[in-house]
Amino acid sequence: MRRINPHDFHVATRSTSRDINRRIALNLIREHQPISRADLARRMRVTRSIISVLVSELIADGLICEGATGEAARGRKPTFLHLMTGDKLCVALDVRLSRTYMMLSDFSGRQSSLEEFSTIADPSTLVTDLAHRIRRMLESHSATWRCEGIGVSVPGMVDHRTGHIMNAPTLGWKQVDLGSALSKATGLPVHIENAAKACVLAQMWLSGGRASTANSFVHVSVSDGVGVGIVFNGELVRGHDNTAGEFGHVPLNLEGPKCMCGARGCWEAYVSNIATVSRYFGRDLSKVAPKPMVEANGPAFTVDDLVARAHSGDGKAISAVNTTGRYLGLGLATVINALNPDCVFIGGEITTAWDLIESTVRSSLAERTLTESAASTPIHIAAAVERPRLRGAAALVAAPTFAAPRVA
Amino acid sequence: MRRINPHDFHVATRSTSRDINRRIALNLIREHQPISRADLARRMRVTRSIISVLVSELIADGLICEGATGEAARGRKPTFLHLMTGDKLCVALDVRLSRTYMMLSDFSGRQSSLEEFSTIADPSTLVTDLAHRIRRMLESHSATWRCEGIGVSVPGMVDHRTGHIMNAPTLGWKQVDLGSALSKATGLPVHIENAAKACVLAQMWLSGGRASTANSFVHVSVSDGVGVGIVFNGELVRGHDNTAGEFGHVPLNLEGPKCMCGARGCWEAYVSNIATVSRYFGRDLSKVAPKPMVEANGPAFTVDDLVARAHSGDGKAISAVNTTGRYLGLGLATVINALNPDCVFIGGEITTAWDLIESTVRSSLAERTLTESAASTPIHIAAAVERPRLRGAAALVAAPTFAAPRVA
DNA sequence: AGTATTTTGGCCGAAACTCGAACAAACTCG
DNA sequence: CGAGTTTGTTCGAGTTTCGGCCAAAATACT
Repeated sequence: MRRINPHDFHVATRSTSRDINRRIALNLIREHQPISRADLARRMRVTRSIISVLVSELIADGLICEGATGEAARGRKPTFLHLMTGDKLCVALDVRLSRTYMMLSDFSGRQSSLEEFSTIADPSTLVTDLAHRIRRMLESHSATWRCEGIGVSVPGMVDHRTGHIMNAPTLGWKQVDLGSALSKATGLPVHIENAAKACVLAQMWLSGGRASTANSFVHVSVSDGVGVGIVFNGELVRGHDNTAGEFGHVPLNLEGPKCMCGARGCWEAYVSNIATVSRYFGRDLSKVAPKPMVEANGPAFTVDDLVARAHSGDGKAISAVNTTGRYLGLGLATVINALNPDCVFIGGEITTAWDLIESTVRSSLAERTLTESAASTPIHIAAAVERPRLRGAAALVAAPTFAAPRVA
Repeated sequence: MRRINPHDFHVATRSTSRDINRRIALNLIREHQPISRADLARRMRVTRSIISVLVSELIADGLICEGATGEAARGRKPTFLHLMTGDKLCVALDVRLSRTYMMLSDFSGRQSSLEEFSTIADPSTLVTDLAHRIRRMLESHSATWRCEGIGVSVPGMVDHRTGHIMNAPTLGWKQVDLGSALSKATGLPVHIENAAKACVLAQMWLSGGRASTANSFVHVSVSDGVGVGIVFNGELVRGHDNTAGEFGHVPLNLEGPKCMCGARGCWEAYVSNIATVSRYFGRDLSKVAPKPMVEANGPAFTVDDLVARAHSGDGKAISAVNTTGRYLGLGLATVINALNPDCVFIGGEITTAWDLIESTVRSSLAERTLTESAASTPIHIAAAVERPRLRGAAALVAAPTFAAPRVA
């Protein structure tokens, strides 16, 4: 029951019906491949004759291909259809505080190459460096002419349409026009998105994404900050100024510990990586803003180190991680009460300790949810090894190929 | 960029294009009436020939009608098209704790009759009584054959599809099947929805609704409880179990005052009518759950009484109302950070004191929002005299006539 | 071995829709 | 009164879905 926006609508033309049905067919092939034309016709509840035409168009577009002939108990054997997944490639970038990750991937999210290097803080130098690395990666895989675009995941607020980075506090960037700069340097279309929003796109658009049944769900990214990517009716919620999903600064306690944002008692101030590590070192969170910790003269002590200690039985580490779990659950209750999603994904370093904190998260979640079904909302872990941010960056490029045509 | 749900999609047929365009035309006529066929063709960027067909179909369906001929500087004068608004009627019901409101209205939300009576607590007795009153109202306006359905607004969680009321704590109802009971008793289709969600529908679907430009917005209902109706991309966000928008129990302070829900420090415990009145009488909100107040042996002292005192200069009343305004702004920050809506509507008794609290709300909102544009999100008051809940109930019946066809 | 049955994939005319051009009607201006 | 302009309608052309039909391919049965 959607309202037609009288100031931004999309009239149907003579080709609209076919555009819609071709796109539906493409998505069904992606979901159920290998699949025959006849099966496709049954699933779509249309005649095989239409499917014949749609399929030949999709083959001509290079989006699908015919494969082996399948088995059938009786009658003529079907010829299977497959997605031409390896044909279209993209470069995915995940720019983070210390290091940048770069992946060459096909449109299903399968990685064919991965690089990692330290992030250059100055935007214009970074762009030159990135353009050089991208060109080299494409050439070494002879993929220059198959690359459809570049997707970038950034920890901060991004204007998706212009490729403008409005504010990325962890990188120290404000009003950086990364999109057009990188596009000009590489000659490829560039899509930029906030990290939490990118993660949710990965679940939605890429094979292996576990949101195939869920159509409205969220992805909670717990890292240096806390961000939430929201999907409603299969569509990313970006917000009027691209700042939707900023649950990180929702208060748990108005007189709580100071947060980097200036306010007090933000969710982020309880569950961010820095907060968790600070808690382990016994800093009183209620008085000072948490800061990165350095042990002796060695390298920075990370949440990964903390979780390792917890797993090896360090009581203080277990306690610190569990307290984060408790506040994680309380904040999740806010997200779930607000949106009542089909399911929740959680990503970030703390999820490596999920075996230790799951019961704590669930019980504190139940403390503040209103219904039993809300309290038992399925929670899935997006493991770091799956590289959700990188895959999300790839999804930025791949999504337009599979998205529903804009109509009505 | 919407993902096609491979388990719930809508194939285009040969009539889909026309269904879409006819619905767009209907909405444009509603938005810009009176409007000529030629103007319509220009706005839709299609040829006049199609508009001719679409319009004749809409006239045949009784949805629009031809009116006067307009003026033109040169050339043939246009014949204006109007919505046939008065032809389709509905009965809207707003069931509240003490009193029930019943309105006979057309599909644009224009009321033709209004009744008010005390609510009967027992559901089955209520249904019999309502059916009797509805029949009498329809007969006295000779509207029996023009009534397309009944819309009901209820303070509680509702399963919109089945008409089942899952839980309405203020009414003391649990698992009440009001929908089918009322439908059986009246022979009319019945649509039931939560009050906050209904309010947002009124802004979206009815003339006089001020969300014509906004396509993603929220309506915050502050009354006995606090509920939020969320609209994204012109569509109501109901949630996986119809419990989306339950911001009322988002915490402002985990060690805050007790709330009726059992938890502590819920937003609702700070800004609900009961909390505001309790604050005026000096009850310590941090220790006990607020309860309705009775002055001496007289009738209950309401927020309306409190606001009246504030307006007449009572310092304690002004202070109590302002404190509610402060927490209202802090909670609004959570809503805005979460969803970054185009605009916000606020309804409820406290809005009669908006002149007193607006600056407080805005400054405390700015305390916890992350960007200037978020802090300056437009806030509109949905005055009680507009009866947003009743109009929302009417919108429940009217919406399917104007909604976009489900496609792709 | 030969025939019937079943299933797949494709072809063709009918029905439905948009689109462009052409046209009558209605009105203003000189 | 004729030229020019705008509105609303009509008609043929180009697309698209839909139902019926048919050939191809494979199995089951006699």
